[in-house]
Amino acid sequence: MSKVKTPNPVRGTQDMFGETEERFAHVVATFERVRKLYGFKGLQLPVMEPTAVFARTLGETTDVVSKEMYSFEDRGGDSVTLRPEFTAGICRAYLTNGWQQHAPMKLSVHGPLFRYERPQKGRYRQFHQIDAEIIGAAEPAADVELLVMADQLLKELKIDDGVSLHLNTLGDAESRNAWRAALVEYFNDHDAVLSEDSMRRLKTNPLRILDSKDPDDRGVCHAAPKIDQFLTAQAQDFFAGVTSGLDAAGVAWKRSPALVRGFDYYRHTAFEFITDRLGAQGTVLGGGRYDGLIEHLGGPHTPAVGWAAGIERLAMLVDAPELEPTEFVIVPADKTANALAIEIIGILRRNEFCCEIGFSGSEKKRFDKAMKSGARHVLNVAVGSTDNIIAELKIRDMKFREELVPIRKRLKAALETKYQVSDDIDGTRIITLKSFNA
RNA sequence: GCGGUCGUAGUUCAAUUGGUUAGAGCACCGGCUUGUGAUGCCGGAAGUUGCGGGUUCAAGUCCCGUCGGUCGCCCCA
Repeated sequence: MSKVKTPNPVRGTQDMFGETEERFAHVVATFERVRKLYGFKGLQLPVMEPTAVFARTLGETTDVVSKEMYSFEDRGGDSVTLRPEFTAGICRAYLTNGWQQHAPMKLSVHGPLFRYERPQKGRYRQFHQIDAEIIGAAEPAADVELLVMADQLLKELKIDDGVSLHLNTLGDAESRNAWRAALVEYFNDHDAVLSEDSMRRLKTNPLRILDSKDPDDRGVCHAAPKIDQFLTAQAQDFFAGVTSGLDAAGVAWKRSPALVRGFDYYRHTAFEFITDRLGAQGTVLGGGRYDGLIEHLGGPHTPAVGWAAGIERLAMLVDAPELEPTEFVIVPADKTANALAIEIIGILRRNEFCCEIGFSGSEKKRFDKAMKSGARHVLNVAVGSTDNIIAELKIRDMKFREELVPIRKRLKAALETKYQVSDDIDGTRIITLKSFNA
């Protein structure tokens, strides 16, 4: 057989194992718990959507659509895209399933997403997000509920230290357009000091100049027109509804007038939870209101708001979760005890014991391995020497001596379904089993 | 897409101004000691120094390219 070279993994993908996987699973489990507390329904969605789902919502010509999506023609000739985000697919599902009848809907999803970007730590081509959306609610109370849930989630993950909620409003369409026009005029007057990047943004996406990292740009932005001057009365009321709701819920926030969204279907609320612990990639959770999006997909005007957060980034920030350790490793004394060991471990597992048994090796090897494995106790099974003793179970407590007596009581109760068990559980480490019929 | 930086056993790291046969801990495999056990000792296996060129008597070390990691920029749904 010829020696073949093992293929490398696809760039920007990762295999998660051990602590990495445990952190990831902990974030997902915490999200699932918290979203249920808020009455958000779970969703399972396809990883693939028709390319049009994303092209329509984002704009055919944007960088995002033209350069960063995994799009391909399937064997039937249809253009298909691996989802780069959740929102568009959720809206598509909302429309194609007729979920208007359930509005307002509180939905949550999590899973893999795909973007063709340059990988970095915490930034992958296949990455994962948790996501929560409320579709069909035009009231600021919906924004508040999502933000309060996000705040609670970060607190339950214990990563709220160093994280702050940056909040802004983009106003309604009227406010936003007036502000945008004023910004373009202002930046045109100051184009001499603008960076090259921002000169380009001025034509493509002027709002984004506001969060430029260039020091010269920042100076100009400082004196740029603020959205507040352009907010209509209704937009002001809406934002006041959001902030007063957050205050009532006890969620800390700070106004961040430079926080913007690039696409024109965004309305009113925009927010990011930002940590000071991850350098330039500090956004840990972000979202906003996108009242205009569903119309882009051919649906009726439908107000909606939501957020998403990268699981990998959250997982980097959480403390390593404490694992449920294996309670027992079962070690048969010799070959004659193998069958008995298999029977006993079956009984224990059906009684909620978390236990393992090695597949091979001498008793010595198995025992040493068990001791090193971190298992709390080792259960040594041997066939007894006298006729009516079937086994001796020997418990070796490691650093968890105080668990010894309660665990032995549970052990006795489990084994009594099949065996007569000696009562002397305090004096000796040995539990003696007798067959009922002996 | 652009710029900086790094790349050595499975893993974490060594290897003097370029200089003998690239080493060690952990992990793995085998054996000995201990004999109701958390240890100790001996041995073994494990590498095309990411890959490809170049300079040189001589390259893990210097140069170029490439791939990958990482940091920043761009983009950010």
